[in-house]
Amino acid sequence: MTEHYVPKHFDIESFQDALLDWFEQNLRDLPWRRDKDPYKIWVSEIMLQQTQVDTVIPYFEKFIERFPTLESLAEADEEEVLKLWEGLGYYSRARNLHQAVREVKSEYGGKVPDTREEISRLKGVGPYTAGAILSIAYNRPEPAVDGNVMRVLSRLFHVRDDIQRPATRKKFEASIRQLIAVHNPSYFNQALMELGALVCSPKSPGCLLCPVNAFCQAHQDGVQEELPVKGKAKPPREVDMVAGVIMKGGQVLIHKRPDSGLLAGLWEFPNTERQKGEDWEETLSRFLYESFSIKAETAGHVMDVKHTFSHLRWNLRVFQCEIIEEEEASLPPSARWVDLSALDDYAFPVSHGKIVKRLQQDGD
DNA sequence: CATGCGTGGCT
DNA sequence: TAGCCAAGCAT
Repeated sequence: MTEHYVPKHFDIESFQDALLDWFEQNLRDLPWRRDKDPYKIWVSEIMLQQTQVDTVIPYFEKFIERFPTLESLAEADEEEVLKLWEGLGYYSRARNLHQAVREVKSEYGGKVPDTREEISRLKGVGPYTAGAILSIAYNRPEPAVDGNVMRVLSRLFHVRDDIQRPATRKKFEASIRQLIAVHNPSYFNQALMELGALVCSPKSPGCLLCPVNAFCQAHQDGVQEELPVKGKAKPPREVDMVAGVIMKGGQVLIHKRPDSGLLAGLWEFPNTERQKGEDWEETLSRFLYESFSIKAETAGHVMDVKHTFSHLRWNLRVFQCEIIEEEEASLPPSARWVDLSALDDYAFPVSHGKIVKRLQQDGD
């Protein structure tokens, strides 16, 4: 067995009992807890990656209403899947889920695999999600170590290893294999996460209300506020962007982003990065000609959009553009003229969604 | 192992 | 305001 953090004489059974008793009294009524359909558990776990419960709930409801079964999602167009994911972020999650669901339908007869080996081969299913599905949907004694669990265990065992390091996560997984209640792995894993979300919170943890405070080394040492240890993220890089709103006969030009990288597969208004010292409007005009074969000049400022990603900070300056001349035949296949009323059919990232809203307001 | 990948809420 | 945080994964 790999190295773990569980002390020699830790009373595992008493800990399990205290944790499970608390969970059964305090578990939240969440939409994905209404049944144990592995498909729905899967969808919820993908949506919950790096995303808070309150944010996920309405997305999950709409998604399952439209795609109630694995088969219905498998048969859907990717565009519609992305549209339902619009605003949720980390969009490759949606595309990976869609691809993986299609694979389960074709390779596993529509049944979500129930072994770590098989389920981990699916796109978008990493160590955490594999463990979550296996334990919650199939009641298998597999660890599901997320940020909550690492925070709880860091405090429970007074661990000062950096939780950002993959090696640390593996030691936590080994710890869970020691701790997990084999008679109810589903509740055990959910209880640890629920405890992290409701009691053992990042700031001001509620130790006085905690059902396992008697087991907690950090509480005993009075250092719970210092844990877990986590390396600091570097600040986002600043990028200036220029975008053009180009109208022709009541239609506007939009562009589909490539299927990899930032905001993959989403739609946007034609835009490019402004190089240092370059003129905004000059940059836009040259870009529109080189990428869309459209000779245009700017005809007014529409709006500025400031948008911060995890690793980027966009300062997006949007201009109205007037076409002087265009070569229709050489418009790239990723670009499309659409009616303003049809913009709602396309999935935009939040930054460009703000432009959509502005255009629809102005139309009123 | 480090980095890229979204967004909204909270302090 | 600026920074931190949230049921991570792919490369």
